[in-house]
Amino acid sequence: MSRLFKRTCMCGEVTEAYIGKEVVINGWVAKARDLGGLIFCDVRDKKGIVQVVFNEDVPADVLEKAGTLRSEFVVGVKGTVRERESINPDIPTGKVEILASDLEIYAKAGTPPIYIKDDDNVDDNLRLKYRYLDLRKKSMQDNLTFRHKLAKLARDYFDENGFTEVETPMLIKPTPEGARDYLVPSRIHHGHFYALPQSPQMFKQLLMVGGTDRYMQIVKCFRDEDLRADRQPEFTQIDLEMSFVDEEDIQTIQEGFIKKVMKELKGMDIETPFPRLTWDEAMERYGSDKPDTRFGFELKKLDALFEEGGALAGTEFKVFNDCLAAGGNIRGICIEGGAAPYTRKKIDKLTEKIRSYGAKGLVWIKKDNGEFTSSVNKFFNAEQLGAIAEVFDAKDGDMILIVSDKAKVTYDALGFLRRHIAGEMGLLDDNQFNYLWVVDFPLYEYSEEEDRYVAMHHPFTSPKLEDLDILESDPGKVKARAYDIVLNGVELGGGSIRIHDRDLQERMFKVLGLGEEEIEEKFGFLVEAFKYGAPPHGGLAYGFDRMVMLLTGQPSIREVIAFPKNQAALCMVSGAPGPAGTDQLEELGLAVTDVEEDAE
RNA sequence: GGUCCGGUAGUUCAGUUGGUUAGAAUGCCAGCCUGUCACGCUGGAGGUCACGGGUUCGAGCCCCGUUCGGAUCGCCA
Repeated sequence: MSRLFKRTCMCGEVTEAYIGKEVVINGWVAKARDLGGLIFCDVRDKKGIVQVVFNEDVPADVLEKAGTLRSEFVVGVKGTVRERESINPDIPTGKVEILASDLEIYAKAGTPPIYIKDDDNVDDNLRLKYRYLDLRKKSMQDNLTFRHKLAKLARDYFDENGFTEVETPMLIKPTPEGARDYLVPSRIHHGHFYALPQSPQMFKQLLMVGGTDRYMQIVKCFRDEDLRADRQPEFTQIDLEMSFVDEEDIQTIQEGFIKKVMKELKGMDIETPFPRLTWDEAMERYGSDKPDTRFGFELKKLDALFEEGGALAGTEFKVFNDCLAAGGNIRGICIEGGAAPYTRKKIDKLTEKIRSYGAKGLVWIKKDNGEFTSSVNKFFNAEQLGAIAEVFDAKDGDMILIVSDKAKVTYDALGFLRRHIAGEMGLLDDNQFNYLWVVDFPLYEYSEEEDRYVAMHHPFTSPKLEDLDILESDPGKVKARAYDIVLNGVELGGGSIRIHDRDLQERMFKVLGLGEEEIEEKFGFLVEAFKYGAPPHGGLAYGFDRMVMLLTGQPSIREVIAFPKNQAALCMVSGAPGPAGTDQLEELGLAVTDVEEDAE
């Protein structure tokens, strides 16, 4: 058994202030350099790296032991801090070193299967499998620390504003609509299941009925859907709900929170209130309900130009004419300075990419020296192309991209293109933080699959009061008292003012095509609670992991979660999910068919 | 469920038109080395080219299938 050297300071924090003092550090060997009788050893802990030196001033047995040091050995070092003979400007501790007087090797280490360096480039699954090694990197520790600080700041801020953190149950009733539930079988009630919460939605509303007034919770949520770079099956929300408030109250509280986050964690002063964009405007200008406003390339609608009476009505280009006749739209974006970088080949690639959004083609027009080249030269003369260019106020060197299709396809395809091209052209500045609210979402969304209207947000979202009289007659036009907070093209959070009126809630259910039995079965306890006096209330939930990801500038949510799942929803460290034993299954009253051989 | 990209040394990658014994860097091991910090020098070990089949005189390379991974669409109230 090794001796334990009691630590006096962290490796990354040994600065000039310690010169002449005796210190003890504990950590991992990042790198040992044996120059022959003179040994340098970089020791790492979560705060960083410090250099330890072993030379002829060090006791012989210590020097000998130092010669056996290899990467990732766990050590304790006792020694005196002194100025270096040659400084290393690349690390914060670069002006000092520790002259060792004693060394203890707590544990030896095999050759690590991955590089433990911040600027590495290792296969993601290897990193996940050996996450405990990956986490030794300072960048990962910094991410976890930032995450912790954000959580603490959230608790402090909402505490100061009268919120109470309340835990809601993890084992709840399977929810009917929305994402797939993770199910948990009940041992005591065979054939019945708990679900892990997709969000504490109904419980936080019950807390409002229960007089909690202002609730917050940093809470794990679960959704059994396919994964993405910014989507994990278990993720964390900052969940909030408030009584006796309207949209403005909620948004103001959130703006105060974000302002504080930016100030304290990023050292940035940001303007509040944030811009409010209606959903209609966001779609019309950016082709997205989570617009990135760090750059231009705004969408323009060209329908008027090609419609009856427009300057380009009745041209030879059938694609546009047919599209309009079928009730579609013609929309485009102007890429400033896009003419040169976007060659035919590159445009073909863009065309290929937007096919996944249903777009059948992409019309391009480039302007150079006042002349136009385009993919539709055959159909339009220079004057006609000029008329299109005028809509975009296109200048020399610009490129216009046009998609004609159903509205949704033009929005999706162009919304993708503007962001994709901005990325390729290097216009996305990680240090610019454009927050905004998207408001007035549609209340309903027509599901062709189910042949009925479904709630875009959830069925407790209140309609805008001015739309109440068309709730049944024209549900597609009804707007919701719902809002999303968006940062740089990512939905940071979303919420709404809820329905607290029983009659309105019943009308809502009816439009959704829910029968009384179904309502009782699915939401009975919430509906009943509302019988006994529900306050006006509303709330919001942030995607906590996403927030950390964006604020730390990480490309994936996995970088800010200690032990994330891979794309196949496997835990690469533990191998979860695994099969259950037959005894376990029997006890639960379950029989499994169709067993996957080995999920790993 | 669909589409696209990928799997070569512990790791990151290269591998030409299909041609003899599959390379580099880094890491690892050994020796030398007293101011390095990506230490340096010398030497060494290290490969089922994801798996299965096919075409061919000959396959890391071409074809088919499988599998694994990533991105993405659907999905994510």
